[in-house]
Order: sequence, then C-alpha cells, then structure tokens
Amino acid sequence: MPPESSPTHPVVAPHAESRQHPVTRPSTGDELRATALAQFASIGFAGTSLQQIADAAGYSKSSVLYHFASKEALLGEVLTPAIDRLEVILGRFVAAPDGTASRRRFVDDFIDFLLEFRLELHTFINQAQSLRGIPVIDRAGLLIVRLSDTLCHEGASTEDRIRFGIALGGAAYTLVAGMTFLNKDIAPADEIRQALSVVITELLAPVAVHTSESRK
Amino acid sequence: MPPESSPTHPVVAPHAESRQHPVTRPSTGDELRATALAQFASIGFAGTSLQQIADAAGYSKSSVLYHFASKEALLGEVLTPAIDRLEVILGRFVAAPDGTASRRRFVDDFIDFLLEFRLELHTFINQAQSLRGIPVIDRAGLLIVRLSDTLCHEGASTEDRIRFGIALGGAAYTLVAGMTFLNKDIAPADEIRQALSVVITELLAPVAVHTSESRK
DNA sequence: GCAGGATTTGACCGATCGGTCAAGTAGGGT
DNA sequence: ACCCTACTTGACCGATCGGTCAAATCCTGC
Repeated sequence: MPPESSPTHPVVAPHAESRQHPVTRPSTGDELRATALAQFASIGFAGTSLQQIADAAGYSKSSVLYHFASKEALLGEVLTPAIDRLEVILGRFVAAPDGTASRRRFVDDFIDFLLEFRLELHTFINQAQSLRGIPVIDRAGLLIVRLSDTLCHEGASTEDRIRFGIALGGAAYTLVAGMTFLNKDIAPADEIRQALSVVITELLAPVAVHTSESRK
Repeated sequence: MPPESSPTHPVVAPHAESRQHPVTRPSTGDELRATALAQFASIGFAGTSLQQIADAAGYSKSSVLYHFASKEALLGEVLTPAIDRLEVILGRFVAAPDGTASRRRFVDDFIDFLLEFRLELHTFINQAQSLRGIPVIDRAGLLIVRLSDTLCHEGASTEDRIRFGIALGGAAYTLVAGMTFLNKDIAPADEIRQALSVVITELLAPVAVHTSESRK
C-alpha cells in the first residue's frame, strides 16, 4: 500500500523543523511532487509523461506509480495545498466585515499566496479548461469563481471582471513564464514583492471602491 | 507536394471577399489551422495529438500531414500571422518619435492585436519556455523581449517590467481562459474592448511617463 | 471520356504512453 | 536468525504517439 498522503509524517526528528534542512531530508513523495509540479507548470499536464517525471527526479516510472495511484492523483496531491490555502484566504475575507482594511489585508494575503504557490497557480490557471472533470481542478475552478464573485459582487461591471482576470492571470504569468525570459531572474525578491503589491492593489482597488466604499 | 502556404490563394471568386462567407469557403488548410490553434491553446502543443486535430476538423491524420510537413510546421504556420502582425506594430512604434501620442496609438494597436490573435498569444505566452528551439517560438520570444525593452527602456524599474508582464499575460489569460469560466461569455464585445483599453492603458501608462514624459 | 495532378485515406512503423504485476532489495523488531 | 513492511524496479500490456507510403478518389483541362 502506498504511503498515505495527508500529513507528511516526519517519523524522525522529534524537534520539529518544518523546512527541508539536511537534517530532515525531503521524502521521496515530496521530491516527486516538486518535480512533477515543475513539469506540469512548464510543459503542461497532458504533455508531461510519468517517465519524464521519474527521470528528472531520479526514480523509475514504477516508483512514481507506487507513491501515487495515477497521474491524475499525482496532479491532485500537487495542487491541493495551494487550493487549501486559497480557501483559507477567501474564507477569512468573507468572514471579515466589508471595508478598506479588510480589502487591503486580502490583497496582502493574496500576494503571499501568489509568491508561495506560483507554479501551482500557473498550472491551474492555464489548463483548467482542458482538465475539467478532474476533482481537484473542478474544486479550484469553483474557488476562483467564488473569489471573483466575492470581489466583484453581483452587479459588477465588465471592467471589474477584467481587472480581476488580468490581475490573476497576469501575476501567474509574470511570476513563472515571464520571469525566466523577460528579466533573467534579476530579482531582489522583496523588490518583486513590493512591485507586485503596488500593481495588484492598483488593479483590485477600484473594485473595492465600487462595492463598499463608493461614495463616502 | 503539399499546397504551399504563404498566401492562401483563392483559386475561385474573382471578386475578392476576405471573410469566409459561404461563397468562398475556407480551405482545408485554414480549417486545420483553426482547429489546431484551438487545441494548442487549450490543451497545449505537447498535449495535442495530430489525431485529435484531424478528428476535430473532420479529416484523417494523414491529411493533416499532407498539408503540413510535421506537427512543428503546423505550429509554425498557426503562429506566424500573429507574430508578423506584432512585428509590424512594434516597428511602427519604434519608428515614431517618442511621445504620449505615439504611446497611445501603440496601446490601441496592441489591443487590436490582443483581440484578433488572442488564441495565438495565449498559446505562445504559456508554452514558450517548453518549446524553445522551435523556430517560430524563438522568433516570437525575441519579439517579446524587444517589445519589453522598447517599452521599459534600459534603466526600467522592476515595477515597470512587472507591469508589462502582467498586462501581457493577464490579457492573454482573461481573453481566453478567464472568458469561458469566469464570465459565461456575457460580453458585448465592444464593452470588453473598452474595459481592456482602460486597464491596459492604466498598466502601461506609468511606463511611458517614466521614460519620455517624466517631468513636464 | 480521359489523362494527370491534387487530395484523401488506411495500413503500417518504431517509439512512447499510462498502468499492472511480480520479483526483488533494505532494514527494523522480535 | 526470522519475518514483515516499506520501497524500488524491470518486464510487460494494450493503446496511442508522430510520421511514411502507396493505393484510392476527386477534380479539372482537354
């Protein structure tokens, strides 16, 4: 029976260290997940073969299928943490009272999400339509729609929707594809974070104004 | 020998009508190009098989390979018109004197380009990294870099680069993927155009200000 | 009607696809 | 020593991959 996924059980190192320092080396499953994610994001799910993933990670194809029931299951395990995180962010946002401060914190949360799960977002964003029917994809799709509806309310203008779409798709592209051939990783990291914050706020702020802080 | 590509020669209908009215039905090559483009954009080049393209277009796989030398050649013919158009737009922009009016016309040209070649742009934008080495892809990559450099000048800030990336990737995403599951094609078409114009100008205007119209 | 190029197609090729299976190795508890 | 579990792997399966080729079929000028 494959090692069950849910929490990657540490087994050793009683003094819990979360990051993969040489003390707690990443498990085989983690290596495979990371390798698969990189391939899914750049070549696409349909275009990535289990053999490629296995070769890139230094295992055999059979080992990949030992750790994950199928290629789709592997995709599910790869994307789930990102979707969980996005769900938390959205939940926190709808729970808080409408207001500028709440909006601002949401944007901050969202940018943290973008930076941490850029590959997962890029994978989902650009392939959701062709992967419809896979549970994890459908779940993510519903989340995105909920997010859009929450940010734009019901009577949102076309411009508001387009602002949200450009922020979402633009960030996903810039942080993954654009990063590696527009600016050759010339990125002081926190400089990127700050620039991203300015632009995303600029894109999503008008939406906030329309819906809750319109005429003060 | 396959029918040569360059200009789709009409053969009939001396009174030239460019659009595919029932009078001049689209040629087999055009049908295949359109079908392939749709598949490349949604499933990805690597994930699309010649069989799928043939089936979707109502031909056999052999027919596809009769009209196009290979899968890569098909990709090339599909993307080339868009790249040609982009090249013209960029050329016109660098030829004109730096100024706000020139910038504004460039944004208009660019939005026309986005709307007309949305599938081509989406295909290239999200798969350029994994398709490096294919001539048409490398050519498009160079164009994008030139475009970025022209818009941002040399000493452009990280924020400027990110603005350009978000505008480019965001528009490509919104017009293709976002369109079909965020807003169920509720799009009065010119309403989309206008909203797009506002948001793209907003994203690229600061770049213009920095480089040429900074301190008036 | 007929010749001849343009087009379409099915049969076929070696390679690779996702996935199954059984044989094997490694190591810890007893 | 023993066994049991976790893990890894190569051989193998039917299906499909991109691509070749030679027979059909279609269409047009004569």
